[in-house]
Amino acid sequence: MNVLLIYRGAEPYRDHWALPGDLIDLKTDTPDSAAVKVLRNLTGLEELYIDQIRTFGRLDRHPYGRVFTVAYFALIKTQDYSVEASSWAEQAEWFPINELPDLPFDHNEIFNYAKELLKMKIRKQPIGFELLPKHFTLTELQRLYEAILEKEFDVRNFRKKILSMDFITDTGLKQHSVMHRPAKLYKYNSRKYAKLMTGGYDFDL
Amino acid sequence: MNVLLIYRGAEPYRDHWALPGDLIDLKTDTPDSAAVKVLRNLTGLEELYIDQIRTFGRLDRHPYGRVFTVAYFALIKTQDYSVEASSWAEQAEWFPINELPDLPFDHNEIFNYAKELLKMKIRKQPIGFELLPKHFTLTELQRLYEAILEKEFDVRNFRKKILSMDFITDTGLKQHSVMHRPAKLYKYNSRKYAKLMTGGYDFDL
DNA sequence: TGAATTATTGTAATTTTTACAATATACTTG
DNA sequence: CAAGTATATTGTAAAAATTACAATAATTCA
Repeated sequence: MNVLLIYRGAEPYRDHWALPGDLIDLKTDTPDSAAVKVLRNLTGLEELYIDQIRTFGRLDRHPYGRVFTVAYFALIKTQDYSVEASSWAEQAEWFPINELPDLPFDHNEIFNYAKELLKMKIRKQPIGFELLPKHFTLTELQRLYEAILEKEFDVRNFRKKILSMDFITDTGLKQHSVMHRPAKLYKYNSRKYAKLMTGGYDFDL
Repeated sequence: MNVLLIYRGAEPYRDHWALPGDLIDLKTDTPDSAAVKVLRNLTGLEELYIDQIRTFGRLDRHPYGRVFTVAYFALIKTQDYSVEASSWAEQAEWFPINELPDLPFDHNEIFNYAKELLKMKIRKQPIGFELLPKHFTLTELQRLYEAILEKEFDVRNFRKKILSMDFITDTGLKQHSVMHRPAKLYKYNSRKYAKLMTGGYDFDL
């Protein structure tokens, strides 16, 4: 699990790693569309899971004046991304979530809030699949949940629970070229999930 | 359960009932403090539960120009409030939650989002007590949860569950002057709740 | 062929949730 | 003061969900 940071090429906090962001173009952009643009500039990706966190607006959060930040988080499959620098960043880089540098502005606060929100959301909605390839093993899925929720699950109980929810399906495929018993590959079935939700279902782990 | 609306005295949407709000004074206010001020102007109340919902920023949401709204909700005990009009509202009034008029701008969307968020939060945190007097009966508590969650609970099971959570305590007092068996009065014990939370407890109903 | 490595599977005990109705207490009225 | 009215309070059995726990299976590699 990695976090995308940019190396700031301009003041304030020049030469510091920070959360990516940009100003909203008031003529053409909503907070949502501005957030999507930031991600597209950095990763080239367009179709991704993105969600508003909340707005941060302390008086002194930016040394040059009054700046409000409408924060977002996005989930990006590890396999997909290729990072590019943009105009306001000398470089962008993925950092392992446990090795983040200290961040400028109130970005530490924003990041911690985002982490809590993600924990909460992943218990309520099957957004975890956004982080996995189309076909994945149950072990990969379990590692993902363990990483986000910072908690370990029993192998048998995790599988029982996930499979009983009945919105991932066996593709009939297997891993190969692994030097151990190959795992079955599953895929997420959003149609089945939609059907469950209309019945007032509560995703939970 | 009521919702506080203001009757707009100025354009746009003059003479319409709308969610209360005001511009943020960039020199002195954060979104949080501005929200508290709006509530204080309308109700005189200061100490209340208030929480950011999210920011709404569609391009065309305000007919006169580009306006972002950082939305909040607050919970106010029915017994406490006395409504006063403010400078930008001819009057303010409490509306039963099921009898709201159609709201201008994107206020219907904001309100619906707030309702969903409240449902979610009340399952995770004991914020329901913000809406009850200091001493309350278990029936009052149950009615509150039923109203917010739009769902009925079995009397015995509700009591079992709430009492097993162990952060409301019997005051030893009873109702009186009611023409039926008087109910015991309970109070919320935030110290016990805090102790539970540090153990990673998950409030749920 | 065997060693290494991860994948897969079942069951019993415990806990939680659910469904369901009779009795208790205070006040009011006749 | 007895009967009536209205809501408060309480227990239990069945069902469902969660938890704890370890042996066997399938592939690659040497």
